[in-house]
Amino acid sequence: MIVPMSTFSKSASSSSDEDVELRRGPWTLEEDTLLIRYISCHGEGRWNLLAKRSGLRRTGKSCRLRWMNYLKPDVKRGNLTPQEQILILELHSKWGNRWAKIAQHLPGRTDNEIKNYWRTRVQKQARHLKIDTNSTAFQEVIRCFWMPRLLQKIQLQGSSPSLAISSQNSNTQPSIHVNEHSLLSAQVPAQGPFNMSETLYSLEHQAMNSSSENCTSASISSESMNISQIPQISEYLTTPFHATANSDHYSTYLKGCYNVDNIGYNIEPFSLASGSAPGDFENPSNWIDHNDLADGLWNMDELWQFR
DNA sequence: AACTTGGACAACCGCAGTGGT
DNA sequence: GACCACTGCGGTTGTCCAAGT
Repeated sequence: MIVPMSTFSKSASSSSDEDVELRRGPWTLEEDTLLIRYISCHGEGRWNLLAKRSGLRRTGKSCRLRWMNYLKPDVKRGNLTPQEQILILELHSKWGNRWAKIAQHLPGRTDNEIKNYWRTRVQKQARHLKIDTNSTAFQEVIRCFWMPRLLQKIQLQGSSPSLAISSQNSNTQPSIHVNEHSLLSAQVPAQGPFNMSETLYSLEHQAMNSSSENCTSASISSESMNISQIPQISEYLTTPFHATANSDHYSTYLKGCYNVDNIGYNIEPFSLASGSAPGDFENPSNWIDHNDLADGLWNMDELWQFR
């Protein structure tokens, strides 16, 4: 076994009797065992006390973090599923960097894991596209391309049980549950942030405000996107935009293609939850560099672990 | 083979909120 | 109300490892 490099530091509250060297850095198997054993006897909580009594030369905070993010039995390991990714994207659009709150809706996933996912996958993609993750443009990239792609991925999972995003009870917090029959039954409450119809509406809205240069035909021809298989989106993106399209048109399509329950969606004029500058949308020059978008999306399967 | 680079994940740090005294 | 200890959260840094050169 490789012994991880750890450093030591003086206890923060270094009274004379507690003047012990505190360990830092990666946890060893022995430390994990000690922590698990202590918690199995005494339960969680009172982390500073735990740190003192367990024999671990760690801070209470460190013990808590190790337990919460790694040792706790219900912590799920492995890659995030497309369903979970969708939920993260959706909830982030609603709540921003409220990782702990988002994690509450992904059983077994920790705020740290979700935060890391966002930083390594999402922000990387944004950097690649040279746009800010908080910008309207990036939110639309997510809404217009990645969400549908993830939905498609779920669809391709075939016989595996599908995800339903639904309101668990009367409050407005969505949660995941397995639905054997519907591929994606989106019964999000009215203010639910992921709104396919809104997404398409906003695309239309953006197009109307945009120059004749449409939403990157290059990206549509991308094999990884495979959007040409989605007739109306494809049509939307490869032909001049027209102002007469209506939301019903797309929700009908969505019903057929993704089995989305339109009733659950709140069809209303596009508005972004996050505080992005409206000017971004109204000024085509602020919109994404289409070549960058195409380049960026070309490798999105890899970047987003679609494979 | 040696070295560099970048991705993924674990862990730490600072701060804010909360409850007890 | 002031102080203190504790807890939880979000941002940041550190570590490991695989891929590339």
